[in-house]
Amino acid sequence: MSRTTRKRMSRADRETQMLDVAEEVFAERNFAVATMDEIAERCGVSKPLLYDYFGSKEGLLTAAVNRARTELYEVTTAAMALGTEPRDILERGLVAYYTFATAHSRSFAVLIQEPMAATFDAVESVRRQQHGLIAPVIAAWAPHVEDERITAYTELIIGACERISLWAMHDGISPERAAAYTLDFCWDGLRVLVDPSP
Amino acid sequence: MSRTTRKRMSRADRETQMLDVAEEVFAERNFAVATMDEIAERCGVSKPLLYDYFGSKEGLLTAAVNRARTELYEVTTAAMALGTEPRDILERGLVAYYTFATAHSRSFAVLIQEPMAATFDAVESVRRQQHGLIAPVIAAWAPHVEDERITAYTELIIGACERISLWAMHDGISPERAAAYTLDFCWDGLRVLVDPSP
DNA sequence: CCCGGTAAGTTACCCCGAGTAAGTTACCAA
DNA sequence: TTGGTAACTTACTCGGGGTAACTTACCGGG
Repeated sequence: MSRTTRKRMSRADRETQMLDVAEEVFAERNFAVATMDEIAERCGVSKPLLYDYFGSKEGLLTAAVNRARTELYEVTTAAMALGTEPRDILERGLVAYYTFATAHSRSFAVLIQEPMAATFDAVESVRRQQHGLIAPVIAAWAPHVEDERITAYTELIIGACERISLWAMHDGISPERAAAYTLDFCWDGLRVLVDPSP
Repeated sequence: MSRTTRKRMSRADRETQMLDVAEEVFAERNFAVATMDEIAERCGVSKPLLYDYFGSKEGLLTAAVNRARTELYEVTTAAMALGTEPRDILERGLVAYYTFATAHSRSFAVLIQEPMAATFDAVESVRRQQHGLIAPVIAAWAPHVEDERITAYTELIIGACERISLWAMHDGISPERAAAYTLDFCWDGLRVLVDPSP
């Protein structure tokens, strides 16, 4: 309780702590409603210190988004690296993605649910990263296909994943199930459901 | 210039004018940065009148989103009603959707780019509407498939469409092209690109 | 024709939360 | 032990969302 026990922290530690708290607060309230005063208070710190570290409220959000983005990217990259053939690579990526989404729902909410202009650049760069991850896989295995189609398909997959992850989290669908549906859809499409002919 | 020429307006006319202006302002700035004072000024009206009509800034956004949602829904429903078999119905829906997106980019931006908690309910209800539009089509043509899979596929398509529409608008892809890519992907999936076997 | 009721609109204000200027305290190195 | 600096606080300003209380145009009935 005593203020005397609160030790000063190194810049790096303080930053991590602040990002943790910010992630939490932005996820449970939302960006517009969250206040810097509350975040500061939960850190046990005064508001100007937040500004010293992140410059602005937007800056703080952006930093939080960027951190979450990096984690997500590393996790999916690592998972995909273990795969060998395209369907398998895709599946591993999807499972990793949805697993991250359910496990780190706070960070993920910050990533997906706040595409307001504030974070828009950061969120778009998440997508560019994902694009850079998916497009080469498709391109490598389908060399005769034009770039624009590859881009379109990649964007489709990204949008689909974002949407499914929200659905899965909301309805309590497991990452594996979500990944299975996504994979089936992306691989075979609707025809196999609707049209039994070859 | 003279204030004397400015006539009073009927409630309904004022409301449409305000929604038009709001849509414009929210699209060109973004929700967080847009001010009620500016919207009021552009309407040639004082701020409290806005509050009389919409209650709050969020209320105004929500009203704008709801109006845009209704338009989008009507346009896609009408288009799909003209189709006969599933692939055709899907295609008509997609073309209508992307056409609306490019033609009414302002309204559409309000619909898609502002999924902050403020509008979250409104945006989710757009999706529920779309869900109610797509799921039955799939279900009708694939009666043996379980509900959960239908739901998953529907959500996938919704997410994919949102993403592709942003890409198409950004890169100047025509609605028809965007629809064609989406349709190909949703219908046949990736296998046909990657795996030439039956 | 004018008058009273109400729909349409305004002025002048409050208050909260983002952002800041200037100062203070703990810690370490010489 | 002291000087330098990194970590931190107090005490503000200011803009924009929101509101209370008031004013003005318009219209239907006596």
